[in-house]
Amino acid sequence: MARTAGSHAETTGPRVREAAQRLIARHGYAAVSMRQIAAEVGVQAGALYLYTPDKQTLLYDLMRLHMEELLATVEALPPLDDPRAALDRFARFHIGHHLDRPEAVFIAYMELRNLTPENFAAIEALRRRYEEGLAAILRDGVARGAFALPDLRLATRAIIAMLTGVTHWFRDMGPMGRDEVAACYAEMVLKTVAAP
Amino acid sequence: MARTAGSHAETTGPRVREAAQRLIARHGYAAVSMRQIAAEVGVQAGALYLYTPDKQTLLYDLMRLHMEELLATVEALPPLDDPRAALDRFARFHIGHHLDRPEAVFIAYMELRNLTPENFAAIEALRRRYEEGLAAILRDGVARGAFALPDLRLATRAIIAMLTGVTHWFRDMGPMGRDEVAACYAEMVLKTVAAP
DNA sequence: GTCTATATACCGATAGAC
DNA sequence: GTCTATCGGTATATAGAC
Repeated sequence: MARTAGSHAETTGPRVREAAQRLIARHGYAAVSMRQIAAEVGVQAGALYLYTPDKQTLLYDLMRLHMEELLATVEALPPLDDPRAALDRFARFHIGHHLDRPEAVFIAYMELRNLTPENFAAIEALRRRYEEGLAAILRDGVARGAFALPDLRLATRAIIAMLTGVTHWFRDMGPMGRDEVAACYAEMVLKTVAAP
Repeated sequence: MARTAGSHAETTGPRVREAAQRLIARHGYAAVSMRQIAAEVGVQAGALYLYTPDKQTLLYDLMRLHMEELLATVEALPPLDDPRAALDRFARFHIGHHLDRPEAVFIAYMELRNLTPENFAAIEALRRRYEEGLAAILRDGVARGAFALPDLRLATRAIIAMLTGVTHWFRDMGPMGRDEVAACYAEMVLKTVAAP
């Protein structure tokens, strides 16, 4: 991966984040060294500090960018009036979006404990904003008689845990395609909260 | 934490595993040093190697003991004929057992990637055996018309992900007690797979 | 913008005294 | 059974040459 010296500011910054994302997803934040990331990019370790003040900020930026993209995408969806249609779309969106970004999802899930308290709080706030989007769908469905839940907050977390679980085992070479998997999960989620 | 020299073989072994479990659950395997574990126990770093051949085996033993205890407990439950009763009991058991062992559960989920390939395969086999216990309940329920599922394997994983998710947010000081939470989840799980 | 070199500190694991 | 001391290696981050 060695390369000769030169100026590549425009491309090196993103490549640092891409390399960090790939390595951290595979080996974990604490186990990945700045030297490994630099080798993956093709620069020396010291050069990384032109693009991030330190290793912690590199991790924080990966997680923040992931959550901001997730929120921007879901909040840009046109509203749906029918609660069942909204929940069905949410389930399929969540699975599809997460299966398209396995590395970022894995990091967002596994590396929370390696954030400083301030950075953790910022990521947690974004995560709660996403959760609230699902809670709003469920709340509306209950109010309109389409859904029945023992507890709104529990149901919200249960559904997100169920849907995110797909990323732990799904492989593109497996027996089911991602649309088929998403359809199965959407069906189960709807049953979970359906009114009798 | 310093202490004077002496012989404490009977107590030091378990205390090493307890300290390792506490520290690894909080900071992650890669971020915890043998020196930190030794300090927590109250011995010097070199003394740890009387109780484990290396750091990797220490992690593997924690995960193996956790899975073996989980399997022994669930497989010792008396059989239930009604599929709905069996699933209800499984959901409550899973949540109760996991909430009682938050550190072991956290490690079992987060540190799989830090196992050597051989150790990973052994833990994965135990995990699949546990999953199969739930799959058997669902399969029986489908055969007897109590349950209806889009896919047996997906439903098994979806339910385990949903139930295990409780450990990520449950706090004993929160608004709901653990039995109340378990009851809500059991109700949702039953709805998820109920026949129409 | 990137390099080489380095400061300072910690790591896992082992050897040998007691 | 535990300690002290240490080996060989790696870590993050910085300084200064080009």
